[in-house]
Amino acid sequence: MKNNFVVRTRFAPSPTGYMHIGNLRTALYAYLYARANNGVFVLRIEDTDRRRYVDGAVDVIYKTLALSGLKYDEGPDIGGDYGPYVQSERLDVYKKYAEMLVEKGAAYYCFCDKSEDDMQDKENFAGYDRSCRGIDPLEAAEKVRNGAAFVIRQKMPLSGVTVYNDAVFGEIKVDNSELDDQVLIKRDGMPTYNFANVVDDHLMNITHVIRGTEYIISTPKYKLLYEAFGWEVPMFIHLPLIMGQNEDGSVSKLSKRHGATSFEDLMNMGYLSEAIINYIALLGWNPKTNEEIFTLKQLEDKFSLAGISRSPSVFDYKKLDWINSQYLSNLSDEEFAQLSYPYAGDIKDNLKTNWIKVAAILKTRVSRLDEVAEKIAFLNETPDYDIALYENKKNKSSVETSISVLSDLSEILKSNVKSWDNDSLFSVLSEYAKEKNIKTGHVMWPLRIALSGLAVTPGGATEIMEILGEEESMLRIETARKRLENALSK
RNA sequence: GGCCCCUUGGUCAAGCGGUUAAGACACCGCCCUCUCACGGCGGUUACAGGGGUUCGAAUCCCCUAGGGGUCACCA
Repeated sequence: MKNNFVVRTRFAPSPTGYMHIGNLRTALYAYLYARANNGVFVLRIEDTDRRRYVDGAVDVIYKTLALSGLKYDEGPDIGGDYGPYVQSERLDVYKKYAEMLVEKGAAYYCFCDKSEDDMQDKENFAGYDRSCRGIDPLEAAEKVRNGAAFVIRQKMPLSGVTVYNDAVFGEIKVDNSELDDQVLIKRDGMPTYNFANVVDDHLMNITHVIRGTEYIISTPKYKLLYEAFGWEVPMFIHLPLIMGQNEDGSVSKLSKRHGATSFEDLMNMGYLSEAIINYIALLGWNPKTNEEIFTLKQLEDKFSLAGISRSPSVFDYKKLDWINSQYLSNLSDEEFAQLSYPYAGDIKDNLKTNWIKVAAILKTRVSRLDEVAEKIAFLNETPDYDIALYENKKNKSSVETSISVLSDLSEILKSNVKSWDNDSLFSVLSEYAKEKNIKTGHVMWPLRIALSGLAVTPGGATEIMEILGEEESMLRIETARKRLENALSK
């Protein structure tokens, strides 16, 4: 650190009630950039749209950031030197600065009764007609004093070009004639995002503005605002959008129709917050190595602007599944047991007490926790199944051979098993196979079918037996044998 | 429609004038195996198109096409 310059980034969400994954990624990058540069990460709530206010929405923001590990250094709930950090508590600030702009001649009062309804025809709407721009400032001030309803608009230059340098997209140039005299203060006295954002970023000393590309084209307006105030312009860093793939193969901005799009939804599906963070970190940024699994701490060390890509990226649930499964299988059995238990659904007592064993066989076999209930249903209750399942070429298994194996096993399991656990059961059964001079699979196949009624199960026959316990296992084997014999005698 | 941005396999992406054009997910095959999964090995698949510049272009320039974003008293 050569000087006093400190990187300060912020995350400035609107309390909408849920955290879109694109927003979370913006937060992540802002957080990572601050951490990577020993900077400060600020949380600011942008709640200037009264109509959109949702009760409890701010808590969703706190909760999401807490769960995902994005600790902010300053924010509404923890304070800081630049508060308040909620825009609705800063109304007097915006008013003061807007008036300052009017005095400087960079903004003006507008009394037009325009409403957003006039915007119905987007293709032909040329923007506000600037009819109030020419009103004499003294006259306008008089009207305001007399209580006329007004709005404050930014006075855009009518010609020329505004240029700024984006850290990821490079030089962005826009003709000033394209710029609308945007509203700064609304009729209800609230500032617009466009205005509050600039004022707050300056007042809160934000050095790097990180946000989605939807703002890339309006940034010249913000730059003009900074210049009108005579403020230093921060570094702008725009992030490519996260897209979703449509059924016809086209893509569009990630939304509900593509599946779960909020952090909360993803968590409910059984994705780990670490996995979600890991995945979205890689969506639009790459670490320049072939590694893909990173903890938040590792990301903090590795993150740099150079790795941010310019093209939008498609959210791939399959890839998220894979990353999640990596995290899941790296968990200890105990940790996995604890996390997966809430997803088990209604299960019998023996499964509850044996949950750690169930967890052990499940760990490498689920990519999302919400797959758990379905995967273990057979342990709770034997499903209906077709006896054709006993037919298996590779293991030379048929209904006939299955009957004989199962009959033998009933006897052997009763007498030869000292302790009912996977290892003992497996050794007893493989000895039996050896004596009979048959392949292990020839024994295990029908056994597993009898126990589970499924062609595919998590865990092998003996693992299932250990979980089921002796009584239940013997019952299932017996039931299956009888069923096979009945079927054969018909 | 105006303006702005983007374009390497189905997806994420490396590459920044000379490479057999990485790697990952997905998919397929083989191995391992008490079924499946994990793991291991291997395989199919890409520089949007057209012009330049250059000894040489995925890399630089231009055009076309496609995609996306934005044009609010929403953020």
